[in-house]
Amino acid sequence: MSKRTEFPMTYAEFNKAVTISKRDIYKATIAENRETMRVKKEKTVVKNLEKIFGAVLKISNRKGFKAMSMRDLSRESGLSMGALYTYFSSKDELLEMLQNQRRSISEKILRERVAQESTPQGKLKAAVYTHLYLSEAMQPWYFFSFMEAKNLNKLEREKAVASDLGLEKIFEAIITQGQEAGVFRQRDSRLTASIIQGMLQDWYLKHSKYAKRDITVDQYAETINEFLLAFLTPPSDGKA
Amino acid sequence: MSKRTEFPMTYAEFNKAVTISKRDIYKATIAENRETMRVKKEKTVVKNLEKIFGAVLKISNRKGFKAMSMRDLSRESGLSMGALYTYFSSKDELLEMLQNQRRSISEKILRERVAQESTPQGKLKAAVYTHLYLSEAMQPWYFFSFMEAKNLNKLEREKAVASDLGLEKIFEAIITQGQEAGVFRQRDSRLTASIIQGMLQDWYLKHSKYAKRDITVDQYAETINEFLLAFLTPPSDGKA
DNA sequence: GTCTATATACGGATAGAC
DNA sequence: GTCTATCCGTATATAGAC
Repeated sequence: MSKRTEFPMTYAEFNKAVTISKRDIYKATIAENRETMRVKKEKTVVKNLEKIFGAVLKISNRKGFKAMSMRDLSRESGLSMGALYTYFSSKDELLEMLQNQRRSISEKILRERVAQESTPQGKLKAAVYTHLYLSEAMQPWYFFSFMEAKNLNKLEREKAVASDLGLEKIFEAIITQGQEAGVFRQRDSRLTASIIQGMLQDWYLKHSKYAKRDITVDQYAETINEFLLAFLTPPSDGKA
Repeated sequence: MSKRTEFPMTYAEFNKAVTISKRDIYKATIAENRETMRVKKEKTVVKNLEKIFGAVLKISNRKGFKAMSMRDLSRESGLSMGALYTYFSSKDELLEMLQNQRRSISEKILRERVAQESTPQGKLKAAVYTHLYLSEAMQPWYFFSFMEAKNLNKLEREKAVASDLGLEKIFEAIITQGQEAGVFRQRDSRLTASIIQGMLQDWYLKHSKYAKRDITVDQYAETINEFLLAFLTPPSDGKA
């Protein structure tokens, strides 16, 4: 339909890099919670954390974290109730660990990629693509984070909100820069940033719908990018 | 910023009409569930249903339907446990009633308003404004429907999905018509419709954020409308 | 029609065997 | 390091008084 504008990296390439750093995140999670998870062979811990987190996401994203019983989790993960409780001290703590995991990995990567671009259009595109790639690679985490945010305690919920606002600020700054440089039209940059976030969110909230229709993350990213350029680029007949 | 294009009706006017028909919905709910709610004075039933639904939405939208105990609901609604169970036969049935309520009221109104317009741009604008007005007037219902859809049984969940697809089809048809009439550019109409839905969803999912920033539903609707026209209207220098 | 009191089951968490 | 068996609180739902 419209000509394909290639992003510096395809999703397939990107995904390899992220899969590797997921392991690092497990290790970081272990380091942060050394009191609860009394020292064990790191290999065992990483293996079991993968089983646990995978099972939690699978069950919770179907019927909700609250509705997931520890017996459900025990069955799905293949670990006994007792074994589970050596990796976390309460169901609530388990919830926190999952939320932190997604945040720490995502924020770092996004900032790095945006910084590599120099033009506002380049930064905007990098932010759109990278965020969508991240939410594709970690779709269950993103979905979980959104749906279960209300179950967090006050402090953790505030961290989640702050993280969301941080993403919005990134888009807002890019738009403002583009306006100052004269390449973007005068639009409310904060409201625009907020709407962009909503558009990106739809990708991981309605993931199965898009999968059923064989829409790839690259197609989606390209369409969003065109959407934004149409809105932000000045009309071609020159009236500002 | 951009000049305000007035929709046939302001939100304030619209809201009056919807508030009236909410009562009709309660009555319809009663009619549909006459077996469970053994015959009582209709006035009493309407009054108590309002209390019950209001309380459910308040508690559930804060901490989730599953986490809301019947004791919570009893306290918040001012009705005893026993009294509650004369209005529904199980917690699950209560969930269904809330979902049906939102759907029946919304779909009818949206279709009517869209049909009143003749041009594709007019229809598009009417659909955007009306959907946003509806989700503003019934924000707690919309939020609840989205967040608790996973807790429904298979049949009810299918009804919810079908309703979502119905909305998407409305937008898709408008876009296709506009393309055939030559007023809209060639874009993937289904994907575009899907993205529009995501943009509209953000309004009720992040309602408190927008409220805090004093963004009104009219401002939001206007911005979305401009967004869509920028994407769908052919470039002004005439290259199709 | 609505309340209080309770039956019955299921939840998270842990103690102690291996 | 992991499992089984169990404690104990809280959940939904209802029976029976008023």
